[in-house]
Amino acid sequence: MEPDILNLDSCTVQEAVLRIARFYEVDFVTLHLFRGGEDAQNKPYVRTNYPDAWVSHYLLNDYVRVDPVLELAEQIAGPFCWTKINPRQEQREFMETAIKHGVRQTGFSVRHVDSIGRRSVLSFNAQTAKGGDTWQPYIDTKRKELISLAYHIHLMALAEIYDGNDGLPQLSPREIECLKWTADGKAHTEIAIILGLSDHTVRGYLKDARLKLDSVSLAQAVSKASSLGLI
Amino acid sequence: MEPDILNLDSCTVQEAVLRIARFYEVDFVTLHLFRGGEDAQNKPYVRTNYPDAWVSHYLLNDYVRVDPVLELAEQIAGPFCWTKINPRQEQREFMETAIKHGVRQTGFSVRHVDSIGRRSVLSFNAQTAKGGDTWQPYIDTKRKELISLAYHIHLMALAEIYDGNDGLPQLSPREIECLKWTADGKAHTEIAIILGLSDHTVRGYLKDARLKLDSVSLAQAVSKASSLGLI
DNA sequence: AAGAACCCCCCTCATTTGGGGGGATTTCGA
DNA sequence: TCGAAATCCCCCCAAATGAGGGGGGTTCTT
Repeated sequence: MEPDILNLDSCTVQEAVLRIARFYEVDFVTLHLFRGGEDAQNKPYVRTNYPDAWVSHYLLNDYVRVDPVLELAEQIAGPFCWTKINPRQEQREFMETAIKHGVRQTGFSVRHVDSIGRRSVLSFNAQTAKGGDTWQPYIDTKRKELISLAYHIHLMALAEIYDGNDGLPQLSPREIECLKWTADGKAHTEIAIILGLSDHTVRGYLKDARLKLDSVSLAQAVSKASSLGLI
Repeated sequence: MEPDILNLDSCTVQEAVLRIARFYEVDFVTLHLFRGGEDAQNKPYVRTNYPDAWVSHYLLNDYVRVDPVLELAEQIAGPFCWTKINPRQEQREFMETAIKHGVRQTGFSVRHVDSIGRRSVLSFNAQTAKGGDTWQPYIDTKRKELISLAYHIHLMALAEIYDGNDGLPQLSPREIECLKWTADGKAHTEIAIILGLSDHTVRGYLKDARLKLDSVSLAQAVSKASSLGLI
């Protein structure tokens, strides 16, 4: 679905950002990726071609907490034009500062949320909107393409962060099977009968699953696995 | 948010359906509520003022699996006009049959999904669209009202189904607290320290929570509670 | 041909949990 | 003011679990 011409495979996310900016003929493209956990809002993974001065100013001032684009992205499903932003005072100041640092007047963003709640916001920024006064007509026609693009760059960023895999513990099929039955209230002896294994084997699988999930109890392992969508 | 004039409190869902139809000046109003679990698609809770013949025909032929309105409602967030339907052959036949049974030409629906995935679809059906060729302009102006209405009737239907409460096991605050810590890998002795209770007490709470959740193990209880959104 | 990643089985031991009781007090709505 | 529900506490015992070990085997990739 995404433009193959971009050939995003086998390149870094930073490189992808540059190619996307060139392909869509905008000045700046930015990816924010918020991983789950306590640092969800604190330390997003960011790739952008904004001027260095703006990037460092943004990071040093913890603007990720202020940025109205990111705030709005939490509320809107699908691509949206920045004209939809209704800034508070604090955010108005942020936007003025941004302009001073070379950020352009118009933009749009598209958000992607994966199955375990990790969020990407891919933002496009340019001097003038392609599509009239706002980007809306433009992004309406490109809607599916943009959604697909956001999805792909999300996966690319995850692969980069987690060194090729998706950052989830790699449970073996048997481990998953045993965990599912455990979540269903079955004891290892029952699971052994269900799966036709020795109960020692089942306990072994559950132990390995527990260790992979960095858990001290089956209850915690089940909780983690289900919140990670593994079972 | 919803029109207070409807005074939907303290009336049955069936009565609410009639009042809604009168208030919005449409011929027919239908509520489909899909509860979770294995019978999610099989046996929805339905309240409608469609003619009896159509209702029985619909139910007997298991049309809930065919109905293009319900299918589309899975894909669209917010109210949508039935003109957005792009029927397959099977669905075209369904729609012809519907018309023969007195179903009108135009309509719109709004879906609500609650925190544990139970879905309501509230559908409006009339001879002609209020708002021009389609309902779209009309439902755009009524958007928030319709979303709120869908939410309220969803709760009403749940209350009717589950006899006043929302169908979720009623865990006490302490039970929830203990379950959360358990999901976090804490043993009852640790939880007792954290909460400043006797470990006997904590075990008592966890036992009660387990029983309320109809579970045989803490792992199962945690799994259920988290899938029900209770922790 | 070696290593990795599964898959399968076995053992012991201390601790935790499930399942069953029993209470006491407070709070809150009917 | 009665009862129900929540909160807190205690007991026992059998079974399950966690935490450590120890073996094998296949299959696939490198």
